[in-house]
Amino acid sequence: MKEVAELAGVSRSAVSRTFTDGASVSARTREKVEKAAKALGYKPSLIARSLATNRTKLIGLVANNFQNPAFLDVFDLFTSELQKRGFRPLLVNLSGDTSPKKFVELLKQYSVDGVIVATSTLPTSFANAFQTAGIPVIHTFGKYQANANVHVVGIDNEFCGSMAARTFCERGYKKVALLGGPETATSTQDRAAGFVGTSGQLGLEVAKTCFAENYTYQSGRVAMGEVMEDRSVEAVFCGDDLICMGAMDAARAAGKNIPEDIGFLGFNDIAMAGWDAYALTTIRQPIRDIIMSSVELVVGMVENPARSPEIRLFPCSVVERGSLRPVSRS
Amino acid sequence: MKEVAELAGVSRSAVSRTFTDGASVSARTREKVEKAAKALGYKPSLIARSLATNRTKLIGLVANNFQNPAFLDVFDLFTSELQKRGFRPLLVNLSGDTSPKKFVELLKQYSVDGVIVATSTLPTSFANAFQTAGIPVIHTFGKYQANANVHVVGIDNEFCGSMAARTFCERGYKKVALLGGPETATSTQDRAAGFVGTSGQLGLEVAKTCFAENYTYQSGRVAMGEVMEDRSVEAVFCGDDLICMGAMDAARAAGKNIPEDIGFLGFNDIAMAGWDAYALTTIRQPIRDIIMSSVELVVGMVENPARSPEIRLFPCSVVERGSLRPVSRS
DNA sequence: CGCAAAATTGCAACCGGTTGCAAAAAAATT
DNA sequence: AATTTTTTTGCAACCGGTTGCAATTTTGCG
Repeated sequence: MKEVAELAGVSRSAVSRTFTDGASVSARTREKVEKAAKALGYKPSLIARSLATNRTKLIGLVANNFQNPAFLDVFDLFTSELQKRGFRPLLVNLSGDTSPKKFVELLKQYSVDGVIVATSTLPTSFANAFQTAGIPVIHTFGKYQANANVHVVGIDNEFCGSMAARTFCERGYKKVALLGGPETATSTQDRAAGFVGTSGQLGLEVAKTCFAENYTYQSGRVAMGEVMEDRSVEAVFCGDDLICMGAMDAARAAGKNIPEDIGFLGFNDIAMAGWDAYALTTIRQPIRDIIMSSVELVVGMVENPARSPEIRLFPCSVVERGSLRPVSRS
Repeated sequence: MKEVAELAGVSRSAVSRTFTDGASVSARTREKVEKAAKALGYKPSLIARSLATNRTKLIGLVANNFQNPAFLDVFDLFTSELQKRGFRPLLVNLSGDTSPKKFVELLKQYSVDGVIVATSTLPTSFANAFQTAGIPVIHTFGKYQANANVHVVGIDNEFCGSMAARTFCERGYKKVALLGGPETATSTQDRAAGFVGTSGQLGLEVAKTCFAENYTYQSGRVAMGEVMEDRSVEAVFCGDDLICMGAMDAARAAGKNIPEDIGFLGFNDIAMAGWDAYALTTIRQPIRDIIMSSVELVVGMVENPARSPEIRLFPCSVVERGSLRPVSRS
């Protein structure tokens, strides 16, 4: 920097200002500096800038679900959106370790400008911990709650559960099962509540309620064993497409045809749901919108940390494929 | 930091040294400092340290394949291994943009300590560009070449192609097809070379050679249309599991049974390959070893950048499932 | 106990930028 | 043309650590 200043015949402040937008530099000075910088191949150091401005342009993404294909979209969008805005993505892999303390410390040391906590399997308190530590945070896929003190972007899980119940009714199912994701996840609880509640209202019998241990094909497979103990269930609402595919294969292995003998309704609409071998009818969660909105929000908070907590919920829709019987024309 | 020093009754150097391992501090001083630090909730700022030491502990992962489930493992391992070693993962999403210049600049500004370029679809020159810019770089999934001036970790693609040919022969196939990944990828070229070469030696006829446009189910599906123009091919060697699954579904849609009418051999062994609906026999690439080795190597280079370029190739193996007919007992 | 060697400590400079403030220069006003 | 207002510029302090060097303290040994 000093060299550039000398070559351009100006002060260090001048070169700093040329590379800081919004700073006061005359056109002539800027030109001189830019020429000198090009000649010397100079680019300001982000590290030094971070130290001086107390802003790192680093946004952390904390996730604990690195094995779910749904997260491919998350990673893709998160990184590309941040890059587009001149921020940098720092990934934090929670995988198992669930104590907030440690990670708040970690991210504080990393000096990230903000954090997106992208998981529904962690309690609200996890995201809150960042908030109280003074780190702007978005709880993506988090739980909606009226008195939220943290930004939440995601979907209305309860409503989605309700939507699942209606979907079954429209197709004339009478007796169904719920095969949720991990029981401790707020998303699971909310969907279950919506599903069971609306089923009750519509006269749909929820004969079985089971939960997969985690969001994997394998867990879905084993949990389906439990569902099938009741041989009269006509359709299953699964908490995740992966789980659902495992469940479908378990059903097929037991000799059932889909959707004639048993129907399946998934959740998320991952790429594989569209594959012929599954042709899964599923509730689509608009991950794209959710992530883009989260990024926008977190970047916004960097500018204005005092922004009051918002809840952004996106609508889901069922995408019709072949794993449920068609809507009954009544 | 100053506060900690004052509270502990020592100089700033002393507190710095307590938090720098390998530095010279007496037990008594360290104790005083640690107590003071705890009292004040002090943790050294990584930013400031980076500025002073010219080391950021940031490692970049540049990837252009955010939609392939195989990369879930990559992201998972990359992040967790780095975290374990006290480094931080910075993701760079290439997606389409393939000009090295821009990204070398980007990563130089980010001041990463090292870079892992994880893709086989980029020319060797891409990784080289980092090298010449003075950034330690590993080309993961890169092309092996004797006169390499860049670290490469991956597999022997040519040998794998050869292995595929032998696999077909063992099972008595006579006439097969190659359905590769993107034709410009070095991995595709090398596998094709090995496959075609060994087929020739073994008297296996490669009746068709096609390439999918990218590593997706959909591309595999459409490319399979081309393969099926020749109705006599008995088995297909695919450049990727995703492509293979698309191809399988195209074959099924055309009324073929797997493996009776047509066999499939995939590549990578992604999680879905084990799903009942595909039960894909595939060549397993040890992604876990590859990534762990890459991380180890890049971290090693941070310590000693002059380390001379290494080639680390890991063995692949075919994992037997149900998409090929069994080995013929001759 | 005295002295040399080794270990510890503090000083001060440095890493590479930013920014408040006052001085200088340019532009606008009368 | 003189004066006021606005814009541009440089100075110097600061961000929060590290580290070479010399001074000081501890330790080891005869």
